[in-house]
Amino acid sequence: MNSIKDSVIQKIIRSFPALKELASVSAFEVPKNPEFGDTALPCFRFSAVLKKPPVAVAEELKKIFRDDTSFESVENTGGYLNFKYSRKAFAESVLSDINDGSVFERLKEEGSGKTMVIDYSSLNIAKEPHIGHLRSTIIGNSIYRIYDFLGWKVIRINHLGDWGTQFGKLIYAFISWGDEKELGKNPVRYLQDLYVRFHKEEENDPSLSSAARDWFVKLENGDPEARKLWQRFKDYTIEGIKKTYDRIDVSFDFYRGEGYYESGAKDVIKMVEASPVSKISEGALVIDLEEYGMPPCIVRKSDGATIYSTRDLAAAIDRHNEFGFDKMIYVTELKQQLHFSQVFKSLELLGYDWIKKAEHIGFGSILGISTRKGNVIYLEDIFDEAKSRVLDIMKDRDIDETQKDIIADKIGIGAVIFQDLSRSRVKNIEFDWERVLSFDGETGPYLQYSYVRIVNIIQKSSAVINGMPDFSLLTDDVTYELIKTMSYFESKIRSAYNEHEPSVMASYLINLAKEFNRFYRVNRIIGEENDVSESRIFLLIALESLYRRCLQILNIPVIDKM
RNA sequence: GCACCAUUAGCUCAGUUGGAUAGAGCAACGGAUUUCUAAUCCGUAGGUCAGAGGUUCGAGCCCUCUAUGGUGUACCA
Repeated sequence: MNSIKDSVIQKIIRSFPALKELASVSAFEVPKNPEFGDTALPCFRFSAVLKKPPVAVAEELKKIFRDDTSFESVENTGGYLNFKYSRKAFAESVLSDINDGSVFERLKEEGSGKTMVIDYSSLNIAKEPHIGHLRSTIIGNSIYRIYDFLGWKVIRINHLGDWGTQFGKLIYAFISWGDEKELGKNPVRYLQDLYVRFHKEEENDPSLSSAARDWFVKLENGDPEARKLWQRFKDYTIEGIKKTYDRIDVSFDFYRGEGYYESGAKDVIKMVEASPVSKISEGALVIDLEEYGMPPCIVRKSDGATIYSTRDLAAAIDRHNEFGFDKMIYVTELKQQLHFSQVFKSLELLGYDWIKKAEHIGFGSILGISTRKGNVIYLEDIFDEAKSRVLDIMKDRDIDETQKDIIADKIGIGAVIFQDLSRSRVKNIEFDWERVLSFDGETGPYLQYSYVRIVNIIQKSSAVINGMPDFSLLTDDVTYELIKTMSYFESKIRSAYNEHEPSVMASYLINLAKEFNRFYRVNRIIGEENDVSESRIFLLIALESLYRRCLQILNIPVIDKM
């Protein structure tokens, strides 16, 4: 899709070799006002090199394209060189590029041979997933899909929170107040209630804190009772969260809890002890980071136990040994930024240069919920509520009940996921039922609905495509705008990749859907003359394949009926 | 105290490496449908881009300061 711009750049450099450094495909802009043209080359930066005012530069460059058939017109407007494509040539170039798969193949080559390790979702044992966990899961999974799309080999790791003082708390709570029968009913929710109760009781009785710490030390030292309970809690939880992951079509290559790195953590302690960058401070083994403006990275607590930083150090080393990655990504809340800076800097000081390939991708928090205080909104409950509202809308639809139920679930999920992914990663979100459950305007269901329209037309049409259609029939304004939007796909996925920002794809897909809906309103497909019908179907086939991939990248369920 | 993040229409948000007249959705009001699925489309209205300086041909975007909100700040994760 860049071939037209490429040839423009080639021609400019041929005539003005001095612009070799400045002129590139990325120098093009999308004009603010479509009347200016389809793509624009601002000449302001060129003026210094050529020692002429921008307007004069643009005038010179304009001459190069006097006889170029790729363009309908090339104009100089106040220093901008505005190009209007020949619509027919443009439609042909963009649509065949998609329909013969070459755009996807091209993108697939970019990450070929490279490996990326991504750590996301990372749920906690004995905590039922709530709306806050959705962000890491969905953002992480979307980043995985973007890398995968660009041909990377991706290792997905779910770094379960299955270790730490919180398990001391849980073990203490279960031994003190636990009931086997209740545990059997809904294990995860029951364990979570115990956890909430612990924090309430702890407020009145501070001695509980040290009791919990003791249990964690026991757990680390291999105490059989502690280990047995821990393993049970863990098994119950994984079983439970896998159901949720299946529901939203998320999966992992490895479930590796912090407990997995337990022996590695002990090796890390030995290694750090022997290293000149470590010291004992207030009874704890730490790596001093004062020089870098950070608090020390604690490797061994004063009570002898490991801490999350120990386990993260061990995990990073382990992952590098096992996978030899070209890139490693952690998707967690923004508030863990300092923690990861400490871990990364510590590994650097310990001589692991590869840690420079690691990056923390932070995201904003969901405000107004807290597990400790107990005012949680569970993910499953949100999906269920969304589904029931969808079913209400669908009640008069002529669709088989079983199928309707499945579709409603997917629409509800699409709504919840999209409202989360559509915002910039770093922004905090105030949880709001009304917004999550709205299905009008820029929402997941809108995207799915538009997709259903596309698929239905293709299915119902009897047009048969033999070779290439007549592209001159795809040159009206609305069609042209749609094709132009389709042509942005390549640069959008690159920018989503560079910024690790799924919301770029979310807003792109909204635009694509809007342009399609406009097209749909004005241009009929079925019942038109054969050659018109065929050319429009050719367009829709390209659109469908592009659109479906965008939905998949965003983790929004693909459906063909609603 | 220090550090990081945010601040754009009544509400929720886009705004790509600085570029032409700052854009959507929701809510409000008006209009389009005997449909290739109206969960749609078209229109009206809504702005001191938190504030003040600075950098330059040009700043919502970069720099400095201030204000407001959020988060973090050694043995929680």
